[in-house]
Amino acid sequence: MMLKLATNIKYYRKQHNWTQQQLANELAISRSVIAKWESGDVLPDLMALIKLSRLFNKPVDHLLGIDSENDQLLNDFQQFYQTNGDNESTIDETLLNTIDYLVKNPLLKEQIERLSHLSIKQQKAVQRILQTTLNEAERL
Amino acid sequence: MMLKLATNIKYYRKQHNWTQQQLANELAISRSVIAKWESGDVLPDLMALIKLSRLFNKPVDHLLGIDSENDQLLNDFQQFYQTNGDNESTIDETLLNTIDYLVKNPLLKEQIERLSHLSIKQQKAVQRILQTTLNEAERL
DNA sequence: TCCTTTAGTTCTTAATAAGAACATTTTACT
DNA sequence: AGTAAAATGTTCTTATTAAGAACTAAAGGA
Repeated sequence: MMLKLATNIKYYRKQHNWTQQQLANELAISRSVIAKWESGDVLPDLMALIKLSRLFNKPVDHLLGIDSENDQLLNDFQQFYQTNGDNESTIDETLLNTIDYLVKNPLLKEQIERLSHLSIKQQKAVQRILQTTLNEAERL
Repeated sequence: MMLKLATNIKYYRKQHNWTQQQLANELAISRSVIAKWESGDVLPDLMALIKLSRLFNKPVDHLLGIDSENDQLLNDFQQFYQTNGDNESTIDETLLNTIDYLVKNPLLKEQIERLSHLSIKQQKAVQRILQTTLNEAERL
């Protein structure tokens, strides 16, 4: 199961312009715990999660990334790109997830931005590297 | 923090006409764990909670009882009883919680039903007993 | 570049949930 | 009502996993 919790905690913490320490203070726990939540090493317990939900004013389901708030957005996208649910479409849930991922990983977003400005040849070269790197990583 | 999780798990399990064993099978865990969740002794871990959410088709927030789905209902109630949010009103969140509690505790609901059919004197007697019993219990 | 702040990691300890076995209660049937 | 079977509740032990402290690494600013 792919949880977005770690990313989300970090994302919303930053939205509030809080350091890990500040968030830790809000929750009355130690800072290193926050770090581990955000790294995905450790899952917060239920009570902590509920506190986060209140602090960030987001439903627990949303923090976990298991809500279907996306559905409306997905429709809009399909409207916009006029790919009305036919099989050829690349506008699917996967895209939404990817977008979400980018939104919450500004560095990567910036990298792709830069990538898009390279020459086609350069883009392909980068993509080849990425490909082999990913293959490698996934074998572990 | 008052969690309704225990009650909710039991409630929705019964709605599905499942025994603890059946639910345990669905989740691939041991039955005694379910019993402890429902007794409120133990909180399920996050992953189990998410599975429950999917199994029952209820948002996690709802299982936890921290959602504000009540708000609409509360409005309707106030309309119905024409107590438009003024301070005198007894139609408040507390009532909704109580109703919810009754809905999920059929035995108690039935008891109150029966109580309401007693004579006024008898009702008062029962309430006195309840009162002292509660006082006693709360002192522990 | 150096210093300060912030974030990540490791190791140990403490908390807590899971499971098995046993006890109690409820249900169904006669 | 009486009994057997099923369902649920409880206790105790074991295993899991998160919390915290201390240390390390990285980032940001003068």
